Order: sequence, then structure tokens, then C-alpha cells
Amino acid sequence: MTLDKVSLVYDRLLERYGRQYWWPIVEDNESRYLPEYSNREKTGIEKLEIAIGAILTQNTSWKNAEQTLLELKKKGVLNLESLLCLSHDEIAVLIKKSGYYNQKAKKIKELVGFIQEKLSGRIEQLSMSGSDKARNELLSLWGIGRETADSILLYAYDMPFFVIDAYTRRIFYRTGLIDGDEEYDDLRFYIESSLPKDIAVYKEYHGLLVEHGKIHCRKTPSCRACPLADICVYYESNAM
DNA sequence: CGCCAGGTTGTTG
DNA sequence: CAACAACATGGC
Repeated sequence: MTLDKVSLVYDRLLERYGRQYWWPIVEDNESRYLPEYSNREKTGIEKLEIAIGAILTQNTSWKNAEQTLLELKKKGVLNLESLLCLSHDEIAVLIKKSGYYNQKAKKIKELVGFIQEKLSGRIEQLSMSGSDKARNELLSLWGIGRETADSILLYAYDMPFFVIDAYTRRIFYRTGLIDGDEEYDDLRFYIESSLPKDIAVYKEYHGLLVEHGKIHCRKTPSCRACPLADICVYYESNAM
């Protein structure tokens, strides 16, 4: 029954918000959500952009991360070579708008160093590793936690990992699907096992949860016209 | 103006 | 292992 609920929530959100076509690509001063981009295999530079974006948006609004990505692009440094050459301090200045710029500069250096090692050929390519191995390798990097790793693997490498973020936890908690204090991977397994093992569904569902979290299921909920009102145990008819 | 944002790591009891 | 602090800017 809760198994059905995971799918029910998906259907409701899809019906309300429509396809999301995640992950967004920043272009012409805004984020774009394009079916032709979402569906196709990513190029190396696109994978890098997704990974950097995943780091920049850690506990930070996408608006801020988006602006940073745009500036990095305009300055022509959103590529492996540039990021490898730039110093920690130079990167920190460039990404200031995304907050936590010292930590994130370190994380970016870690990541590009890792990718460089992979591409140098001494080590097998990330995409050639098994999915679980690739995940563990990303998790071994300083600054890459579960959500960031899963975002990179799902959206850049088309690997079947469901991304659990703050919105996912909040929405599933309020709709009574979870207790709220589950371990990340326990929650991930639960959701993955409740859904068809379909990359497109994983991508879409996470995008829908974020959209719903921004519009209705905010920290202080805005329940009027919520598409999940009838199945939400925390529905507050008075909440705006 | 205060609250919050698509987390992760390090420290402490 | 759980709780908590630290990290930081910009949008609304």
C-alpha cells in the first residue's frame, strides 16, 4: 500500500506540474529544461557542468548556483583544463555567489582532480566501472556526499540511483510515507524498490519533488490547492 | 529584515 | 551513533 503511495504521489505531481526534464542546463541567462537534453547521453563537458552544479547547489538555492554557472561559462572556465589550472583562491572568488565558497572551491578541485585521473587512462573510466563502484569512488572524495554523488550518477551518467534531498524527505514525511529519520540509503532503497527501475522515472520524480517542494511543500507549507492534500497527514487547511 | 536554500564534514557526548 | 556546529551568499 505504501508501495502504491510512492507511485500515487508521482502520478499526482506529474499531473499537476507536467514533465520537468531534469537536470537543467544553464544557457542564455537562464536555466533550461529541455526534453532533447534530458534524454540524450551527455557529453563530457555537460557531465562536468552537472557535477559542478551539484556541488554549487549544496544547501544553496539553485538561483545562486545558476548564476555562478553562467559566470563560469561566460568566463570560459567551465571546463576541465581551466579548473585544473585555477588555484583554490581563484575558484573561490569565481564561485562566491554560491556561498560556502572556500569549501566548494576545495570540492571542485577534488572533483576535477579525480576526473583528470580517470581520463588520464591510468585508471578505468568512471562510466566503465560498475554503478556501485562508481558511487563509492565519488563518495570517497572530500565534499561529495550521497545526494551529490547520486545527482551526478543519475543525471550525468544515467545510472539508476534515486536522489534523496531535503524536499524528498519533507514531502514523504508529511504524506506519511516515511518516519523522516531514515538513513539516506535506506530511504533510497525503499523508493527505488517501489518504482520501476527506470532512469527516466527517477529523473522525473526527483524534479517533480523539487518543484512541489518549492511551490507547496515549503518549510512552512502552502497547502492551498496542494495536489497531495487528500493523502497528506500534515495537511493544514489554514496554511496559505 | 529575518528566514531559507536541490548538503557535507568535523566534533562531541 | 545522534546531535550539533561550521561553512556563506543572495533571493524573497
